[in-house]
Amino acid sequence: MTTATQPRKRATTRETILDHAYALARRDGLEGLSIGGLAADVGMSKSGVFAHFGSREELQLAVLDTGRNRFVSQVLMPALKQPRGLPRLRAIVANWFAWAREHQSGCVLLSAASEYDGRDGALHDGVVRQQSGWRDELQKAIAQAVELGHLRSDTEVAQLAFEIYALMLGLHHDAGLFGFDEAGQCTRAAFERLWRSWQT
Amino acid sequence: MTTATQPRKRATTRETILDHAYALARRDGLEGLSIGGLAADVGMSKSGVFAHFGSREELQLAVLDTGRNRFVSQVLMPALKQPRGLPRLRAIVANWFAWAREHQSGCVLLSAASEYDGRDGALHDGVVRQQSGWRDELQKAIAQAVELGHLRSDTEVAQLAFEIYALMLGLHHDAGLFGFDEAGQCTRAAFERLWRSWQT
DNA sequence: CGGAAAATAGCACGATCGTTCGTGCATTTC
DNA sequence: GAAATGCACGAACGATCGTGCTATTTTCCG
Repeated sequence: MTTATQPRKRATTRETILDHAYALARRDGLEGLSIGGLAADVGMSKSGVFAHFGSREELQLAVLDTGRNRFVSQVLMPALKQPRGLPRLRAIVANWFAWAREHQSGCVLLSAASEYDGRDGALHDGVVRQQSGWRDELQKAIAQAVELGHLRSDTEVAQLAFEIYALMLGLHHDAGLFGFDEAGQCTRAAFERLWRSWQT
Repeated sequence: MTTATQPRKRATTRETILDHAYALARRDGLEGLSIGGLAADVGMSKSGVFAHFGSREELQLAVLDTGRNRFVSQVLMPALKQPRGLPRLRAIVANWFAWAREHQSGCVLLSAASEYDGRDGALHDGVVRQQSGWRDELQKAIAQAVELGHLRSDTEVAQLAFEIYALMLGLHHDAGLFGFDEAGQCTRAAFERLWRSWQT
């Protein structure tokens, strides 16, 4: 009340909405997200929520972007504090593990990838852009490890990025269906084997 | 023709419906499947389609089973004609490759796994049963290859099954987003490396 | 060919979907 | 203090959702 609720109100409310929307989308996917359900979850009216985005698609895009930001700030950014090369690469994988543990009940980015890979539209484009952007970051970290001599000089960057990504897909998949502990063990063992075969 | 030709119409119509439902579910997932849309696609009335299943959930379960049957008959069964051990295991992977090529626009079994891994209900149970059943088959083929000396005797069966599955997840993922050719190359290279490190 | 049985269509229901519109209440600006 | 702006609400829209009921049509068997 005393504190000035300037145009700040809009931004904070929008973030509150996106918080709830992200949580709902983790369970039901971006396609399962409904404005009515979201409004009830937030404690607002349908039209109040709707006004913040203008359309359902814009809401979905905003939730996708929320997921991207959270992933980047939890997985990529902390790893950038590690020295280039293998340490940073292993930090990325370790942070990604933590992400998977917290998202075993559903990851918006992954479900979005499987929801929109077969259609076209703004959401498809957003997913592809997000996924290829992350793959680029992964390849960049791998390339640095190769240049610094941490990985074999004949390492195929895109190939290793694919295999890392595949293992994390396996982790997400098995963790969601069979439990995280068993899946984590398998994934960890696979990574050890992977590092060993590419390390110098 | 023999004796059980009483309600022949029912079975054939049901299969026609499931054909269309399977195609629709490949694009929109089992959650995106609607009875009205399915009826329009088949060319029947909503109630006519509905009567064949009794509920939407039963329809979704039937579609899931359709997917399972097609996967088994296209991937597993042809491979059983190959001799036990590594030949059969490689045949499974090869058939799985073909499956992924034909399903790059969306695989019902995989999308169902990500749609229902975070909730509970009959569909969740069905997905888990289907996935663990397939994993068992995979492990059986691996175990035979170990027993026959085609794979190293210290091979951890569950571990190798996980890695194979993870690579196929990577293939599906990348094929859907970035195209099958590039994804197929990466996956093939990863498999060669995988065989080499476990082979005797 | 006729009659029983099965399969499909037609219609209606309550609920929910995304979206639009007008309005009231704060807060800011003049 | 008056005017303007920002934000959320409530009501209502046409559409579609899944699911019942009741006819009507089609299929099958004697």
